[in-house]
Amino acid sequence: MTARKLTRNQQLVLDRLADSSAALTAYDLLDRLRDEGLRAPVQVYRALEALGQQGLVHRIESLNAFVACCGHDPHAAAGFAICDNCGEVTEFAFPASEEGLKSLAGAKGFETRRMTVELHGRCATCAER
Amino acid sequence: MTARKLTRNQQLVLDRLADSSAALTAYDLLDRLRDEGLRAPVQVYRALEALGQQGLVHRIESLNAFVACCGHDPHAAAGFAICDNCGEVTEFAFPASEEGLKSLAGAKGFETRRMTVELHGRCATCAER
DNA sequence: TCACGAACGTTATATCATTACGTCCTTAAT
DNA sequence: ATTAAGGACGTAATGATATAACGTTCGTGA
Ligand SMILES: [Zn+2]
Ligand SMILES: [Zn+2]
Ligand SMILES: [Zn+2]
Ligand SMILES: [Zn+2]
Repeated sequence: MTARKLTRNQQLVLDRLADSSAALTAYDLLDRLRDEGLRAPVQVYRALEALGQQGLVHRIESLNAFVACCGHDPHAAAGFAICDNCGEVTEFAFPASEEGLKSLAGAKGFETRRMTVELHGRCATCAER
Repeated sequence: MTARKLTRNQQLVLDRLADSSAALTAYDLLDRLRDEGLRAPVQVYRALEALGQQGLVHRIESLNAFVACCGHDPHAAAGFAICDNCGEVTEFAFPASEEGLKSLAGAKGFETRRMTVELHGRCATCAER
């Protein structure tokens, strides 16, 4: 189930995301794929949907944009550190905090199915000055 | 700085949010405020902007919607448990996990300025069946 | 009274995302 | 080989979320 063959459009979208250290919006992707023949937003959104299902891309909710997955445990949540200066997005795992958050919510009866964790700030390079 | 007097539009928006256990979009709010004379999205967005500055409302990134703040420590991050069945949103603090996340990112040189933490799942009521 | 800044209202526009519909292609049963 | 079914596709239209631009009104204090 994990290793489905990608369609042409899915591969094109994934490649562009993998090439970028910043998150790209669907329309950013569309612009970069005009030369490949893509014409309409829905083509990009369909590819993103399929790639998301397979865990190959993530949506960054606070940016309405997307990144390629760096390859994490599919059963664990993904966190993102987002530099508001240069745009760089870094994916990370946070097993201890993930458990902490689930427990905290669980104590009030909440059953967590997925979580969004996005840190905004300055990356190592941009923080130096 | 914390206790500014609210304008009429700001108070109207805040009241509607405070009345709702679910997050409301700007357009939800606009619909509910037509009778009060509001006509355009920008009026709602301006009020939301000002209320956000004052820490009285929060944006739920994964819903493109807004909730009233339940009154938390302004220096701490706010987390949200969102029931995908009934829409109820509950704000919570998570000091231990907050520190954990900051440290984790900080270890790689990332300087965290704000964070988005949103749990999706089932509230206590909806989880029972 | 006047100058200033904050908030306002109106309109238009930008940005992000989905629905609807018909076509083409692969695959597998006949 | 024929054909039915499903999946992916392309095109067009639309829906949903958010901001820009502009001039006016209002409150406040010099
Ligand atoms: Zn990942
Ligand atoms: Zn940076
Ligand atoms: Zn709060
Ligand atoms: Zn519920």
